[in-house]
Amino acid sequence: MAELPAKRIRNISELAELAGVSPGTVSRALSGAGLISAKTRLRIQELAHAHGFTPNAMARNLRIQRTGAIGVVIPLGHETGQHISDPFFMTMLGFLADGLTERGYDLLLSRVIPSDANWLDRIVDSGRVDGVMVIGQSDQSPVLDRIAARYRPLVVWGGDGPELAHCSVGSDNRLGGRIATEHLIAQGCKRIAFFGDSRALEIAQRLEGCRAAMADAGLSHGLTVFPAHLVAETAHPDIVGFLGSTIERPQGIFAASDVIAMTAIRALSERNISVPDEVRVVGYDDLPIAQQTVPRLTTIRQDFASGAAHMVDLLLRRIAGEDPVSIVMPPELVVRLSS
Amino acid sequence: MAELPAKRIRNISELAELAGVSPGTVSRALSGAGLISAKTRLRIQELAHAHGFTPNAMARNLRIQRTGAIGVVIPLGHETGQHISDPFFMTMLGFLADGLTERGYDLLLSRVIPSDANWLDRIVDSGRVDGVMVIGQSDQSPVLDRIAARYRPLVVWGGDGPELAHCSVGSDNRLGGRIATEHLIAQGCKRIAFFGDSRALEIAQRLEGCRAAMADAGLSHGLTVFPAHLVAETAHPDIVGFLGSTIERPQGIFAASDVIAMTAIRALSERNISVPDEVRVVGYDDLPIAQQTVPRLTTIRQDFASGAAHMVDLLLRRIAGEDPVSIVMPPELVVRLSS
DNA sequence: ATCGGCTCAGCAATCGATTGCAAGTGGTTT
DNA sequence: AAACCACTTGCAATCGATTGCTGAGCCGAT
Repeated sequence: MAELPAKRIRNISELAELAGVSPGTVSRALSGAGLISAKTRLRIQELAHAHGFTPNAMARNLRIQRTGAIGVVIPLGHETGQHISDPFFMTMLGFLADGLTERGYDLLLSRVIPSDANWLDRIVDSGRVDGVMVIGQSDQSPVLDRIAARYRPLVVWGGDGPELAHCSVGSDNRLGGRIATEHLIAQGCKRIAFFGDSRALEIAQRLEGCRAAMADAGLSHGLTVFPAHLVAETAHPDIVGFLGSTIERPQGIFAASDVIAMTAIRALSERNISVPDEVRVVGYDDLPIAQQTVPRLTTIRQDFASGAAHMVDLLLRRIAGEDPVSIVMPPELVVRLSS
Repeated sequence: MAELPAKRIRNISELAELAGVSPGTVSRALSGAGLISAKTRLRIQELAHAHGFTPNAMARNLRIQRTGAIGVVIPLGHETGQHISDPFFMTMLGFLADGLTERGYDLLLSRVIPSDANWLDRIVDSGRVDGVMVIGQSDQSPVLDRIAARYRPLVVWGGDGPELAHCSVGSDNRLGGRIATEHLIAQGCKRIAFFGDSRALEIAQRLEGCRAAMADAGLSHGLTVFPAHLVAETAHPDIVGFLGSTIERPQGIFAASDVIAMTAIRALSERNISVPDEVRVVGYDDLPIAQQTVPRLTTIRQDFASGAAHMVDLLLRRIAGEDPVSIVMPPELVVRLSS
């Protein structure tokens, strides 16, 4: 191996000096395209390889004004205790990472607790990313709309609606909420509790669907709304408290997420309340954990795999200058054993 | 609001012109420190805020030679079908993201299928990150060692050993393998199958521990090693095939990961083989899913939360110039209902 | 032998922010 | 009033790669 002596090459100019050419030539040789003879290119590429030289990405990015990275942002507006390790985010993130990696993009992950109205401006204007995906609107819809008005490569996972200006991918939350509720009603539930904090847009929409279904069945007064936290650890005491405080126990619980549903099932079992015999539970998401609860969870399925694929697709098209519209995916009731 | 007309400020010079000062002054005003009068600083900061201006991060990074991002790399050397959405990676990633975000670093995620020996060089030398974490050694220990010799801010999750030159965090896999096996033996198992592909270092170490325990019990010939895939979808047919092919069914299965264990349990239940009555199963990792299988999974717990915290800590110390040593965490047997 | 045409390499400006050094300001001291 | 000091600000080089333009060199054609 004659590679031992190779003194470390720090930049393109050093390589150029070594090769006896100008930096510009080295750049052309390494970047593939451009006017350069095949012989020179090969010689320089081999030299670069022998010295293990890779052009500095920051300098390159600065010059060509693109980064090859997509920002994935998780805003925790109404729910400051929520961790990234939450199963919902993890599932989503996994699919996004797969999709972006396949398309040659890196993924820059940020968790932000919106402290002022400019949290997203900072990310978008930082020049670190070529596009941004936001996972969940939280209570930040106005901010998202404002940014979308001036920054094209932005795609949001969450609820959609005519009042929203940003491009989004998500399931039809109202319909999902309706289906879940109708299912509970069909199982004979007349008193139903909705567990979820409606400050988040998607959850508000699920609640709307739920309300509509109850109204249609003439059961409007049978609905109790309880703003449980999204994250399991904080939701648990909430729910325990709720179950202890209600005089009339609900016959059905529609949880705004699988994590909440799972927590509810745990809380119920701790109080020796049988699911589904005494209380029926329906969740939302169909995360992998939904198949692992005891009893296995009835839930509204969101297809995260194709949802993530859509997000990647829409974002790349927006980067390319197209103007695709939001995508609303059909939710699907998956009946298992908890209802 | 007088903010409407605000023409978009693209860089520090434009802001400088607007404020009637030099770019250098603006830089000093916005970067906090430096020699500048409080009055000027405030004026410029307000101006920047009014125009929603954030200094370009790429240019800044190029100049100060740091990026504020940590690369998290998942090498899929021996297991090309494995997705990032795998629960193990997701769990690890979640904790790392939390830890790094808290310390003010972004997280740049890459999934690589090592096609040549330089895959890690490219990441390390790209100038995009201030440090690198590698999740799992896969079969790439030599590469990791080579990089570690010249690149300090590198920390690896995985197995440790005197022969390894890179800094790592992980559990004592040999001990874990031994404990798991001894547990199965104590439960009366004489024929034990090890499910896992020992090309990955950690799994090889778990197998070593398993072998040692079997030898100590005089059961060496009772051990069957079956190189099941790590990822559930591909492991499942493998395991089904294995169960169909063996004449003497093992009394105990030690799976090299919870995902494999879960898959094994599923395959067993499909063949109506009762767990733990007919076959006892022990996993490794103690992922969240381990508590959700039916029956709940006995497993060797790795403390991912503190493991991730250690990785963040070690990496930042290495960036700061210290030279901390590898950390081996004690594994712990968690007995649930599958054994 | 001269010229047109073509390929390939070099020069130098550029991306946007940072920072050492020099210069300027105002105020205080002798 | 001169000298000195502290404090701000401006100037210009710098980080490393890219790229439009210029021109050198070489080929064949006339």
